Amino acid sequence: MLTNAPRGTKDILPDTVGDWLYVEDNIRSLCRRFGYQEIRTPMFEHTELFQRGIGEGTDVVDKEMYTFTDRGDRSITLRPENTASAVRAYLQNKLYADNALTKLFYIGSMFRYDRPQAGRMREFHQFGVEAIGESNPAVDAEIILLAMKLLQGLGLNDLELYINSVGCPTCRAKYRTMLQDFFRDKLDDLCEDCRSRFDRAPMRILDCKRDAEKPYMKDAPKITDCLCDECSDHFQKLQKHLTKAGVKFELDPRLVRGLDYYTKTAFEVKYPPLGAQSAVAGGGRYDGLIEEMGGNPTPAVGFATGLERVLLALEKQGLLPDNNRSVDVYVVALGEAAQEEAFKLVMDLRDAGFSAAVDYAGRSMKAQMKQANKLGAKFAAIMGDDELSEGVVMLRDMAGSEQEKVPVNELINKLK
RNA sequence: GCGGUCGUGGUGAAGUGGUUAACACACUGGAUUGUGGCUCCAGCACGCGUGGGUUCGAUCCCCACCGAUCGCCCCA
Repeated sequence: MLTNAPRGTKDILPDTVGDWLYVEDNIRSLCRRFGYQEIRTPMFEHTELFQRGIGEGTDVVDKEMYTFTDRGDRSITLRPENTASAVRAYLQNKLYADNALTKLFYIGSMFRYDRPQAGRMREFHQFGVEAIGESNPAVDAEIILLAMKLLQGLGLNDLELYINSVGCPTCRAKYRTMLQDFFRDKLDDLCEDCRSRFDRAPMRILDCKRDAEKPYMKDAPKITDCLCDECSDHFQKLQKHLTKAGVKFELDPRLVRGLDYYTKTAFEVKYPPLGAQSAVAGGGRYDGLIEEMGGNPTPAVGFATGLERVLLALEKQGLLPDNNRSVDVYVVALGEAAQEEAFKLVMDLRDAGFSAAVDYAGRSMKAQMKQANKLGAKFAAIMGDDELSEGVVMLRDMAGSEQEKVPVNELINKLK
């Protein structure tokens, strides 16, 4: 127990950190080009923030939150996602005062109490983006393109982009009754879950796996047929923008969000080779959220991508760069006097900008040479009694195996 | 939260109800008392996820727990 990280958590070890940095560097440079600025919000917030911002009735809020009472008797929750916090920070710090459109991105740990499996951790990492303050569908398109470009830029090819519109509260209310009318006489044929969804969340019946094969399912009304003029226009324009940008997408009427403040655009990016956890990115518009949280009505769009899943996909495709760090100079010291000199030499080399290593264990020359080889040292600088008395170092080119004596005080110039 | 599979050294991985738990790689040392990458030799699990139980005896059988993994649910 003592030597095991909690279930669903993982150490990111030195040999993997390079992969993360690689992805994060890509994210930061892409966001800079798209004009999104990084924001870092607290890892935990008041529980109510997520209850309001994500919504009661969602799995995330109802059964996946890490919630506890702190010593001041406040209910605190480890963030399960970052949109609610970003919006909170936007309102609290009045970011709307600086610009009509606020474009933010974040990278960080999120926490959900769920059953772990490949691509699903209790502590996991998301990169996400929020564009707050603009209702133009071009922003929806910009965000989708940002997600796609990130993934494609990393080399991922077999991506599938699904989009849908969930309308606004007005068209959704209309759609809801249409759906209920459609299913009312089929209730007896539906599964138990669906019967209970009928009143609460009739839209969810459409995604039911058990009832998916029922012949009448494909005749069910589609939300996109019920959109009001404004929502419909928005959806058309989004598609136009995507097409113009040369992105392929599929319409997926089953892509829904349950809560009222999710509006219009919903999208998801899948990478099917990942299996069960193939959703790599997802997002959409939430024109109702800011008002729900006490701000002035403000339109906004965002998305998030799961970095573990992106990394899994990259690994699967062999798209991770090798980040083997090699050492410039390995100083081999023989004997105590040489060790002291070697220590000084290593420090001087490092000051001069080289990466340099020594052995501290007083091991045999052979062992030190082996180590130099293992570290991929370009040069070995050998210091024994002979070299010491001559004030030189035996500089050996590890690749070519030729070596020559070089005065210690000329070594750095020689290597440059 | 539900169902399936699995859990042996640093890693991969054989194995059996009963003496010394294969093998490979890695690692350490040596052959080469001042020279790596090849070769050869040697060393390296008081222990087979944890805790119970069955048994004369269990790593191998049973139960529970923990963990990993796959699928469902949900999502990133």
